[in-house]
Amino acid sequence: MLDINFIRNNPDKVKQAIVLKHENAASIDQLLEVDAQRRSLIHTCEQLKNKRNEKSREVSELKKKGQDASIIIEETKKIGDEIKSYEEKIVGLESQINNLMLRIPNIPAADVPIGKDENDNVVVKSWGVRKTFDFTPLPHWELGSLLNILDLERSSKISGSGFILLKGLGAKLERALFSFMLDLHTSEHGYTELFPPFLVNRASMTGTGQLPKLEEDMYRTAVDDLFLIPTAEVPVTNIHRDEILSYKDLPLYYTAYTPCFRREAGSYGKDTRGIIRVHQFNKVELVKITKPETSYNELESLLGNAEKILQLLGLEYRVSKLCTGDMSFAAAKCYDIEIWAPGLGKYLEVSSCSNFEDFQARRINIRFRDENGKLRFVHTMNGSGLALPRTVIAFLETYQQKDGSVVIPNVLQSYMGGIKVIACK
RNA sequence: GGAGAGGUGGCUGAGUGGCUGAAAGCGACGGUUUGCUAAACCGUUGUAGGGACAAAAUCCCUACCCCGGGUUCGAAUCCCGGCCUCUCCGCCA
Repeated sequence: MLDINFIRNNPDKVKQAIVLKHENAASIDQLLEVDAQRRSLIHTCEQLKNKRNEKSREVSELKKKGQDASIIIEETKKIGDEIKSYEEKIVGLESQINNLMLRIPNIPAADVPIGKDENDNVVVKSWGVRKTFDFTPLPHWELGSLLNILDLERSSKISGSGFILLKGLGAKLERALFSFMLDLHTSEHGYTELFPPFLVNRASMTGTGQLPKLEEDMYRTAVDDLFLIPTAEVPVTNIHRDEILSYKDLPLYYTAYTPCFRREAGSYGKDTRGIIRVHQFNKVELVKITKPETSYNELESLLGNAEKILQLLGLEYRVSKLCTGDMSFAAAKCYDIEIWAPGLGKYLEVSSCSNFEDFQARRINIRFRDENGKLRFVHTMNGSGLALPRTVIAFLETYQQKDGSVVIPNVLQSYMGGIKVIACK
């Protein structure tokens, strides 16, 4: 959510930003109009309330003296009715304003490239050397069945397409990878490990921005109106909802492993083979809550923390700065990390590291008291560190050998119980 | 699931219809005193919205005692609904 005051004072800037993000700028004029109406009604209504309070005080005085107050009481009754009708109107306007505000996207940071879609993203870094094979590398789904570690036929029997059944060393590899990630982030990068709920309420989903826009993409439990989390970002960022932190508490670094649930509505037919796009996947998430002054430095180091995983695993990747048109609704600036999958012959996104500035903090109401005792909104940011299935894809495809077996690099061997190779059965 | 108790400011805790935005204490901040620390004493100590002002400082108003309704001239206080916490019982990994 943006600051309504900022919108009032800079309507053109906001409209421009909205256009860059492919949203509808007409809502701004509507918003400003409703906002003006609201303010004028509030003004009148509060004057009436003031009058009522005065009259009530008079009643109290008269009654203390034992005098009759019935005339004033009659008058005040009428004022009360008037107030009620104003209040109803105001409530209506406020819900309109709120609805509009929740649908206005964040404004891109100044150094974000202007562009239409993913083709206008700017690659800012490439890491690793493209591995060459003296055979044709297989895609992960073929390796998966060859090694008997991935069974997509049975998982679709159990749940449907878009679900994964890992078996044996495949399951162990999954566990090894997220354990490795968590250990690195906690012991080397200073994050506090969390294990949050996987079902969250509507307020939490609204706070981080999944609602109201993306409800179709979420799994929801009808009876209790709870949502399966699409990312750990939701429970973790909401930890401090409606709280006032001290500047001494900041920055906060949190990391959490959780499964993530996404309906992927509207992406049918895309990436259907293998485990590139699935409804349930594991992810280690990085979340930071910082002071505004440091947030862009913190974003860079968060990105570095995610990259470190790939560097240690020896997987080739590149980093792009997303252009205005490709950035998510809530982001002010965003980097994508894409990992090279030799079997697929393409890059796969494994992490989006975004700074939301105070956009989420405003929705979610996380403030801090700064060195001067002033209340200000914090900045929030997050990124995957990393998403598992695609890491597994690149891992299997990169470390495959001619016979289909997969070599486990040194860093991961202890997590795999000393196993050095996932061999064919 | 059944039966009770309760949710008040940063915290503890008083307040059952009328200057109560809210006693008292603690904490925090500022000051006096002091060689330093401590102690003592004095003072300050919420947030949001709206308005006045060119703007800031400032001032005025309104709202907020878990949330939402209701009763009333007037609600922290009474009534109804919801959420949450605690205790006991039952069930259960």
